[in-house]
Amino acid sequence: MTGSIPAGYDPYAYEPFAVTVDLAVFTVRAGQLHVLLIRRAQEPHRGAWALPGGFVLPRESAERAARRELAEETGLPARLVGELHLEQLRTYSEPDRDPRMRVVSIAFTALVPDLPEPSEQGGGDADRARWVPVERTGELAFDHGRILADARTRIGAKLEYTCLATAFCPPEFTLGELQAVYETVWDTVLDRPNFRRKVLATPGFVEAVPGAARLTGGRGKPAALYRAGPATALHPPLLRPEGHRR
Amino acid sequence: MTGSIPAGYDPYAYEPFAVTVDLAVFTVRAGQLHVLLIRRAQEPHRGAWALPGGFVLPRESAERAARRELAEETGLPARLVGELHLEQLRTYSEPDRDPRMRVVSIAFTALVPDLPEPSEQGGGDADRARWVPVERTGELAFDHGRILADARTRIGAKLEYTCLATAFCPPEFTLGELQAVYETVWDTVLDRPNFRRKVLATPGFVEAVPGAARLTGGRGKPAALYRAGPATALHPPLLRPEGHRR
DNA sequence: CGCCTTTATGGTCGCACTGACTATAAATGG
DNA sequence: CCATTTATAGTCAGTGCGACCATAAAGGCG
Repeated sequence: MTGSIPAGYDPYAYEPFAVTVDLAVFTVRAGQLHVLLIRRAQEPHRGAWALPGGFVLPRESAERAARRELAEETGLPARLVGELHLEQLRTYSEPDRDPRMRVVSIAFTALVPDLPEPSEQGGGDADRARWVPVERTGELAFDHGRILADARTRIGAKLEYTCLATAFCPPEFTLGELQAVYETVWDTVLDRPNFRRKVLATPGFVEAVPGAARLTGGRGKPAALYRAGPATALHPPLLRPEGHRR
Repeated sequence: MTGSIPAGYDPYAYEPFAVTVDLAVFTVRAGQLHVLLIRRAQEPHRGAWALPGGFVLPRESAERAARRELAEETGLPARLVGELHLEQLRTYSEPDRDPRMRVVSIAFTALVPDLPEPSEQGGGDADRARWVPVERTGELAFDHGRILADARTRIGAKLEYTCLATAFCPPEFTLGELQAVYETVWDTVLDRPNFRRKVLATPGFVEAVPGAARLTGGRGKPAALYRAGPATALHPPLLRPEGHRR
């Protein structure tokens, strides 16, 4: 609530809470879902891989803190960080999730296209951010393994009933690339003609770029290019097939 | 992330954060969606209506705090509070949402059946909790109006693809009562035979109580009784009609 | 140059689900 | 007994989708 204060409540009387943000930033690269990780330079969990994030400052909202930390800790371009669609995942508040003190962490999820210049262009510090295939992140620091698992579940579900898949694609993309996003995140194989029919039948999902086409790595017929449309929701949803995994 | 601590970080050096929980608890009563509110006894917003909630204690998770505050502040039976399905909505962290200090609030949503003895059986304090139709909550304290709006949006969406609607019903209910839940939350009218067909065709959504029936207020054919089944998700979803509102 | 491979794109067919609607059963109140 | 009310059963057409098949347009290679 922010409800009734216990009689005689004094903000400084209790053990203070720290509030942090953690970010699960995904991209699709080479047919695999990757997540942005950093290597911890300090204790605790020094040397372990962790999600980027950090403390919320006294006059900052959680979302502002998330963008600031993302810019500071990773090599992502400032423009991208500023325009990124951040979605709150959930807040992790178990009392002992951080050994130092009571830390409540607000987790966010974001999707970015595969960057032409990877994050290696980085922030300049020795331990810079790395894209890691989600299947090959070993143990992560704190409860970040759980956060990452929750984030994967969430984005898989969101692809079903939103247009977010285009966030994984560059500004102009082919339907084959868009389909690869779905297939990678869901780890399935989709029928190409059916996928095409469904996407084009949803008004505002994608818009054709007139006359544009891109050669598909040299082989095959060039594919038409599309841009993300104004729609955000998918009606009816694009349901993930249940049976056959890739 | 719970990431790298700024050099020389001292938990007590910053203005401390307080962490609270707020609860949007809904029920369906007399064909209207109601939310559980309390009247604030202290400043700020003294006398204003607010969502129940309160401070998270130093060794408590947010969910435990939510259950404790709900039991303390409202007249809900202890058993119900203990078994309630609490879902995290999102966390509100704007710096000035509470005039006293920096308060970050984790909001939860819960659904309960219409209680035979309303909340008036209450906690014993003068200002006890009240069920208020969601259309008639005026201005609420803090940013609770926004939280309530977000919670309504969420439960409307969740009815589409989960079996949560049964949480609004008593242990045994008729399909007419279940349909009324959907119609109330969505503010629509549904076709009864079609609703029935859809619900019964979803395995594990509801289970018939053998031989049981309830007279429907005297008039009409008695309706068969059902219990909530083991399923939690709805495949395929029960989509809300777009056009005709009630 | 002709043929094969590869990828994009266009179309068909049948099934399952849904919305709109009609019909019957079982209770109550006059 | 009949009208009314509510639950339950069934029908029928349209639609979306999965599983296919067919054609178009590029490059590689003999």
